[in-house]
Amino acid sequence: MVREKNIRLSKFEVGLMDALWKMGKASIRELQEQLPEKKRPAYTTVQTMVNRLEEKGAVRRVRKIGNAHIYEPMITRRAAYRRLIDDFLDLFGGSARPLMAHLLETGKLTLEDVRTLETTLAKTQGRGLLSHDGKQEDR
Amino acid sequence: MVREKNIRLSKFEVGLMDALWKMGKASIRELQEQLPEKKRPAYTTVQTMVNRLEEKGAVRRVRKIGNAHIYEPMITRRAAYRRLIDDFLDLFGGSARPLMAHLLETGKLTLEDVRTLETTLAKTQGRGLLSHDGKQEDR
DNA sequence: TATGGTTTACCTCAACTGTAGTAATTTAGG
DNA sequence: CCTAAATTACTACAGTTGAGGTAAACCATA
Repeated sequence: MVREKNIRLSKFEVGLMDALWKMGKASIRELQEQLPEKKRPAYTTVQTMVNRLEEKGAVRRVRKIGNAHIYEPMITRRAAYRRLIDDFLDLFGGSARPLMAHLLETGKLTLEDVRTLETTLAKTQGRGLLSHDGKQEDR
Repeated sequence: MVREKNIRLSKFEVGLMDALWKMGKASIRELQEQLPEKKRPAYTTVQTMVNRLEEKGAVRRVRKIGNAHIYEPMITRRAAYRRLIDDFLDLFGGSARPLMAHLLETGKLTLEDVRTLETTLAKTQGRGLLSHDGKQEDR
């Protein structure tokens, strides 16, 4: 079995991966230019980060255009986010309930939101436990 | 105005603070013994961490018993968790919705949970926008 | 083919986190 | 008052993360 990679990404790394997931594949230059102009790091910083992502197995070089390497994601957004969420939930004892409570308490989530969610969920619930990438969810 | 402290806690620091919030006040020894036997760090490790929490202003020494300092929290659990959550939500563009979606997709949260939440929420919603610690929520 | 602009490869650096050792200090008891 | 046990104060160290500099390599084109 092709054991699913379980890689921990830092905040900045998530930003990079988000860009790459959107683009499918990209060079360092393209990635850098994709980052929000606001706090866009130097070219070499992006390079360093991408190298580290490569070491971690989160991305890989697929080919070369001119003298530039082209990278593509090796992990799905879903897998990465799952890891992120799991780590975060650990802070709340592993359960999502306390987190929800906090989101509601602090107004990050409204009754509105929950109602919508509930409706949407009710529709797909039943025999919809296959995830987007076709893998059986473990729940 | 007594500007609310906004301190970023690491995972381990959250563990320590959780213990301290539960106990109200405690010595290093008590704190250390409160941590899950499983991966309980050395006494001096706890000491170092508590010192750093003190530097950050998350705890303070209130008095001494014998030759041991007694510490108490300087920030509320709510404030700390809010910061934690805000930082985390940044990964999802600052909104809780995508996070919720992921929680549902991965089965971390069930329709059951959402229904319960919705009911509970419906009751308190209306004119209940004051948080537990008496501060007006910002929403 | 020579050269100028890209890109890569490699290196450094500082802050933060987790971990813990060691030496000095303090205190409680005999 | 002296000592053994606890606690503090200080230091060290490695791994991660974010940041970016520099020099060598490479490529396209004049």
